Amino acid sequence: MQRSQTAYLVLGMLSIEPNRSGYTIRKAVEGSVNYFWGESYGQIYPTLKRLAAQGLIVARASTSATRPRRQEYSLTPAGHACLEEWLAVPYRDDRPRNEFLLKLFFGREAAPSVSIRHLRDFQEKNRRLLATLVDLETLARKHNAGNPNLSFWMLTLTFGIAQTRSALEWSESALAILSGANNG
Amino acid sequence: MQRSQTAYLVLGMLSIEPNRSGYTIRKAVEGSVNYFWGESYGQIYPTLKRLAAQGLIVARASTSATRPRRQEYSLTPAGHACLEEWLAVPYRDDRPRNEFLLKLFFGREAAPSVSIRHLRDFQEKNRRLLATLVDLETLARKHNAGNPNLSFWMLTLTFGIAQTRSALEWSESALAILSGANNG
DNA sequence: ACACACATGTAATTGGTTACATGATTTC
DNA sequence: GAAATCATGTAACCAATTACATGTGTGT
Repeated sequence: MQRSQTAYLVLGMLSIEPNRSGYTIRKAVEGSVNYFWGESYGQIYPTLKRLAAQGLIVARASTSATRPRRQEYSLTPAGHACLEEWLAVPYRDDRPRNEFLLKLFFGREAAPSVSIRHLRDFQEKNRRLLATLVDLETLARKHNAGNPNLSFWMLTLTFGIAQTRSALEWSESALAILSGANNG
Repeated sequence: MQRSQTAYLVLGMLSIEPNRSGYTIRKAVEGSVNYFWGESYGQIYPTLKRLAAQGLIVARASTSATRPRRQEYSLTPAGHACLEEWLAVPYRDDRPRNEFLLKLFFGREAAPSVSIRHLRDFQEKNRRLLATLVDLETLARKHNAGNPNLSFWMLTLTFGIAQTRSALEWSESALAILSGANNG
């Protein structure tokens, strides 16, 4: 049976740590895979219900007295098997969509200042991203010593850092070229 | 009025070269922006009809005797204005989705050979992509000398090449780490 | 004769976003 | 008392993919 990518994200997140709710899954996404994988609540909550109906995860109310309305989920053996099955099949290439590059590609139709502004935005975003990722690297190492997932998390992190650094280097030379053509 | 991203891709492609059909737009995408922007016929054809109905492009049957059924479109002044307007607004960040990285992130749930296979696939794809982009760079320079779009196209190309090279470098070290952990 | 590239389109479905709706708890 | 965070969900909408359907022209 084919499932949405969101379903596997949820299964994977529950495999790392059981007893997570929709809310904490979203938070976990934000603090880990966010720079290469986005998810919204509107997708997570229905997916949790669907996976529970299919027997891949089980729900139970949280035991906390202070936050009683929280629904926590955990993987069933079937859920874990489903995750492993998915992991083993070749990854699919998600359709690329980079509006920044598209606007740059059509840059000649606008004033040079337009493309320069996009480039500065891009640079700013990537600087912030790099700072976030470097922080995350430090935190991840600190809080997950001995965690068997750590080496995999580090691989995705070093990928993100390398890509971001390369993007920043490129943006410097791109800005030099565009600024030169604009007023040099 | 907000339009789909596909609409702007179409307007942009027609701004570069008028008298293009759905088919040739798709081909142009394949030979230029494909590595950062995907489009399917199922999206392009309806978009052309919609844009024509809105007066942003005009259709006319191709004059070629050999291919009479081809519908060719060109920008109207309104269409060009619409493109410029879009170019001037800040680019939006498309939701990232990288299934390769997601499988790697959850790699600990599968046998090490699974992640190694994904990494090799990734490497192979990036090698092919790099070759394509480098070829494209040569071709673009050769066939577009003096084309005022060239510098913008080159910027997107050098970005793609830099990112791909960085991905390949990373994949080498990632494979070394995983292979070492697997059988070292 | 066959295969491939040219060429255009539609329909069903899915996947996902966004806005909306609600309310408890914690912190200042 | 207000604001922020915790927490869960639904409904409307839209963007896009995929499969389907059809037919011509060209080259081998």
